[in-house]
Amino acid sequence: MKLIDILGGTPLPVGYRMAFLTVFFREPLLRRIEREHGLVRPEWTVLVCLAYQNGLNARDICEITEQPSNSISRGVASLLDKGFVARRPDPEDARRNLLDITHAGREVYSAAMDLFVQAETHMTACLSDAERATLIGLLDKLARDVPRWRTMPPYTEANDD
Amino acid sequence: MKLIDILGGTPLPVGYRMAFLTVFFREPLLRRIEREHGLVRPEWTVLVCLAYQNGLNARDICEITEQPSNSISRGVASLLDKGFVARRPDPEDARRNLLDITHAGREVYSAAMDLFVQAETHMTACLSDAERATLIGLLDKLARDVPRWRTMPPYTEANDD
DNA sequence: AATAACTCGCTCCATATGGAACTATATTAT
DNA sequence: ATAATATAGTTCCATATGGAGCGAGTTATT
Repeated sequence: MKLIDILGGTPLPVGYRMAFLTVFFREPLLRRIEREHGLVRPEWTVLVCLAYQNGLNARDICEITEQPSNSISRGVASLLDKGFVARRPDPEDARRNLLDITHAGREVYSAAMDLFVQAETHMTACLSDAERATLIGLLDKLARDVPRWRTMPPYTEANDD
Repeated sequence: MKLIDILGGTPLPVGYRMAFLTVFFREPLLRRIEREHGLVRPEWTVLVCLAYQNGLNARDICEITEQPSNSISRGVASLLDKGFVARRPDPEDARRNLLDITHAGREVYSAAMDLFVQAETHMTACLSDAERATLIGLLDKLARDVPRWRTMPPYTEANDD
């Protein structure tokens, strides 16, 4: 028996399928990126943020990714070592450092992201263009609604233990 | 800026949204289940499998969940301690032990699973019944196709590093 | 301007995780 | 039958992770 055999019987038809797909989609590629490019998870997290927008500071990246500050701190430190990001003081606040992805950093980011893009192409190859568009629309609707339900029960709760 | 603001710009319209949703759906509840019921992740993994089918052995659970055997071993050991599963030797093979969820185990499983069910209800509340059915159909199609693409590039690759 | 309160980002520490090796049992080959 | 090989499940160890707290710098209060 495999995980996939339980799909039909789960009381979480959406959540279970999404979690199942996410695990098989992401985890092997994160491992491969670590193996081939030497980027561990917190480094990848930082790099994705800076590839999207340069000049963020560590705190920004914490808030964007909802990661603890020590993980981001470690990610930034090792990316600095490797020359994939550069750090400069924020002229407006000496506590902060502004971070930029370097050319080398963008190269490795692109190579790694390309793996994900290939994977997405394969993953959605079983859908027609119309189905893919429908799926993206529905997922988008769900994703944009996250801020509503993430602060409701069972995510926040009057403690009853 | 938040993660959600990047949704529109990602080159992974499906994978990114699913990963985003999965993180917000699962992680807070796994933490809550740990806090309120004392079940850590490997324990939850084992309990889910046994709630679905009793009489599995540890190796079965490893294969179902694709988890390393030491994690499952730890999960089983602590569930035995807590009286949430019972272990009996497999009469056909003295190396194996058959595992069963206990009554207490099923109680805690049900209480915890109920949180996920509530969460799924809230998460999909922004969809019509028809949209929800469409989404489940599309996710099911993707999920059942995982065995095809998980053994293709970029998941398996001629090494080029 | 002095103090309190806050924020940034780092280090310390306790726990979680996965790979590898190990023990015991089972299977296969000669 | 005996030896080689394979499997179930555990322990050991190195690394990954997150919470808490710290020091430097900033903002708010008086």
